[in-house]
Amino acid sequence: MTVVEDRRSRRTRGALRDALVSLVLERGYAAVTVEDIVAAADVGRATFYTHFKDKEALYDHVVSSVLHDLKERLAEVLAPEDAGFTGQPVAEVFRHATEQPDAYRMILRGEGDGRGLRAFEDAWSTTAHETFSARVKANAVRPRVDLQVLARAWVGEQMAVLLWWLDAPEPRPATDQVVDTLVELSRRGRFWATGFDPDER
Amino acid sequence: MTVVEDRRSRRTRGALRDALVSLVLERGYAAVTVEDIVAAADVGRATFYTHFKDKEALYDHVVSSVLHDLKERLAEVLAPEDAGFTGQPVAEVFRHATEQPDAYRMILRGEGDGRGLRAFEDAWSTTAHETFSARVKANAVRPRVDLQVLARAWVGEQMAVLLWWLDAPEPRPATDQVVDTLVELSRRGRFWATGFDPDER
DNA sequence: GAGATCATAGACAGCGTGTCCAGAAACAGT
DNA sequence: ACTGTTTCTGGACACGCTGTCTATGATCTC
Repeated sequence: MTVVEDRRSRRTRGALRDALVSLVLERGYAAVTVEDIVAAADVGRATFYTHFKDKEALYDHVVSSVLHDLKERLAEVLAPEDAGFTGQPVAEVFRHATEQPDAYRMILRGEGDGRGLRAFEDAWSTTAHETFSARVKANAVRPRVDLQVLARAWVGEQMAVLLWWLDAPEPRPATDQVVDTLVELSRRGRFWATGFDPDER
Repeated sequence: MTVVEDRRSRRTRGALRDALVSLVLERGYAAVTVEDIVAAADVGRATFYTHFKDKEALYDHVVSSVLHDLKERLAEVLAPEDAGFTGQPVAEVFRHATEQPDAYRMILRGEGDGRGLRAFEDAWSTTAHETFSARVKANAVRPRVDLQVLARAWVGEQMAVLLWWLDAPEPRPATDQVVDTLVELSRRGRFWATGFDPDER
């Protein structure tokens, strides 16, 4: 366990991280070589290999950093109230994404053959499933929908909208507004609109 | 325009197609080389290059075949009734996916740096957006939710569940059942359950 | 300042790529 | 069954990128 990382290491790792993300967004993961990365990061090629085994390892490092960060954030928000449904966790994800939009974009686009995407999806839908189960238990209800499907659907929806939002031209719609929409969708269904009830027909 | 393709071409292209898909599912797109593909397809390496520029071209070919196929299918289903909401288009996608589950898996997992995934998502959400717009107009309602967000959310949800379903161990839950769940989710919202109304709290 | 740690250039073998060729094989139409 | 056309094939080629190693210089920490 390194207590505090050497400044040089911090600098190079950070530079490599940033270089990877921006190059991937520019050309696509497969088209980016280690030589490109070290050139963009202004780092010797040999140095790259003292930090990461290969391009894939660097990519995985980025993904797990993001995921680790996010989990810490969510832990704070999720702890207090457990059974009620607020949009808070979703809002937190959106907020986190605005802080490092490029890394999120890279992941959500499926760069790296979707490995980051899947890691994200799995982590998130596990959390979602647990939350749903807890809520069902706490409220003593019998869900009409398989919770697995529910969790997957919920997460898929979030991620799709999040990516759409991140890719939208600035100024983006306000975070709260998009999150409200998502929550509203979940509560009342997709066709909630004035004077339109899908059961009419 | 080739009227009828030479049998040899058909055979090799088919073999390459299948080889790519199964190898990608096995090892991941990046780890598959052209040499692997031709070995699995039992085809000379030189032959590969007379058909496709590179691995990427083969991948794109697979994706666009699937997408082309799907569009034809959907055209039949979408034409008759336009304003009502049946789960028919969704069901058709699921049916189509069962006919070539591996290709779908490859695409939906984000293999190929998510290019297939994005192509799929764009095509599908464009269709969804058009359908929603038409329905809103036909029913003269004022939607409470931005239709762009709606379309993205809807499609993201479908794709996530579809992948989950394809990756589920056999025997998979019946298509109709999963589709019904999705439709029900859309109609009434995510928390539709006996005795559980999210507005209670 | 001293000792530890990190960065770097350059050299190396290895692998996969994409292109070319010339001969063999399989094809479609008559 | 014959013929002209198209496709398949292995082998050879240069090239670019990879991952490893070493020796030297630079930069950190305390």
